[in-house]
Amino acid sequence: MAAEEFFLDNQLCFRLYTASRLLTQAYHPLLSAKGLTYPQYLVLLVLWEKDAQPVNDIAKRLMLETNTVTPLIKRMEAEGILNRRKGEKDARQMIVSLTPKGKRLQNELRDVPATVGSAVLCKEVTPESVPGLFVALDGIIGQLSKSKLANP
Amino acid sequence: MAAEEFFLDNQLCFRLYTASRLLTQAYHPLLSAKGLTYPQYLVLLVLWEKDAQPVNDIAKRLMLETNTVTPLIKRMEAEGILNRRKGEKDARQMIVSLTPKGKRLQNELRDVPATVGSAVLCKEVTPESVPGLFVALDGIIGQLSKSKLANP
DNA sequence: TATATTTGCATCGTGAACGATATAAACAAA
DNA sequence: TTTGTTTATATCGTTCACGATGCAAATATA
Repeated sequence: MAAEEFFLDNQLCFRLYTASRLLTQAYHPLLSAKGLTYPQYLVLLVLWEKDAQPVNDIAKRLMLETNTVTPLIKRMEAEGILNRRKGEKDARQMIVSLTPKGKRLQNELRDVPATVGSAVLCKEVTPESVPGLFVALDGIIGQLSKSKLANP
Repeated sequence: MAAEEFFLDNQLCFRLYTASRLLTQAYHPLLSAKGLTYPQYLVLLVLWEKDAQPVNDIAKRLMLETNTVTPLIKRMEAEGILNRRKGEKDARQMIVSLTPKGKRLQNELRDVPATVGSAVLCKEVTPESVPGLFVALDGIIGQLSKSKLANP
């Protein structure tokens, strides 16, 4: 029993899970000041890069299911951050576009990336070491999204 | 506009968030076969290390709030995986203990760590590179939990 | 000892995540 | 053209996460 594979401290997933939660919490005071959640902020990141996208493209970009993104976007629509309209070419699609308020938020939140970025810096995480961390995380993401495509 | 700080691909948090979700999904078929969720599995990891702990100790170990852990534990109690009893020394505490079923699960799930572990291995993530990844993630967790203690 | 504060747990409300399922539009095949 | 399949989105139910708040037991302070 008590095999070391089961030790919590040996678990990669628990570390990712905890780091993700804590870093999301670091965004919280900055985002809630503008009435946003972190997943809503992610949707804004996608739309700031390219406005007027169908729900499916946003979901794919964030690697989320549409049944997660749809209600999320509806809440943002209720807040006047974006609007949804039926696609003209394809009537099944819902095209999501930023409102002026949604566009203004990019400027109002301009300090968020640097603020959160500096909050994680420490002996073990430096501007020099972050690219290596990105490679590892991208490897995990690529590997797991691959096996997901294989068993859809 | 479109400042590169806002590019989704530059975001550490998004990578952690995605890697965490995908890796949790990799546990799903293995755990749901035994009627468990990933956070419930984490509670089992804690109790397998040391049985009969108060809710607060479990929550601290997982870096979760008690208002997350309490309902989670209650669901596990309803499944007959563990039981709760009032602390004798401190009547405020609820001591959580494994049932025989909860103890048996350790053996039934013995292949889970290796199965999930092998699922993430790839060019960028090797047995040799994982310790370095642990250091970085522990750095992030340590840094963020520190600043959390400062502003309670 | 009486009162105030802290601590441990629980309840409530909101917003994700996601599996399962539904619905309508687009497209393919018969 | 009719039928079948795929695609895009939405709905529903369950389980986290977590901020806010409540309550009772323990502890500190007056």
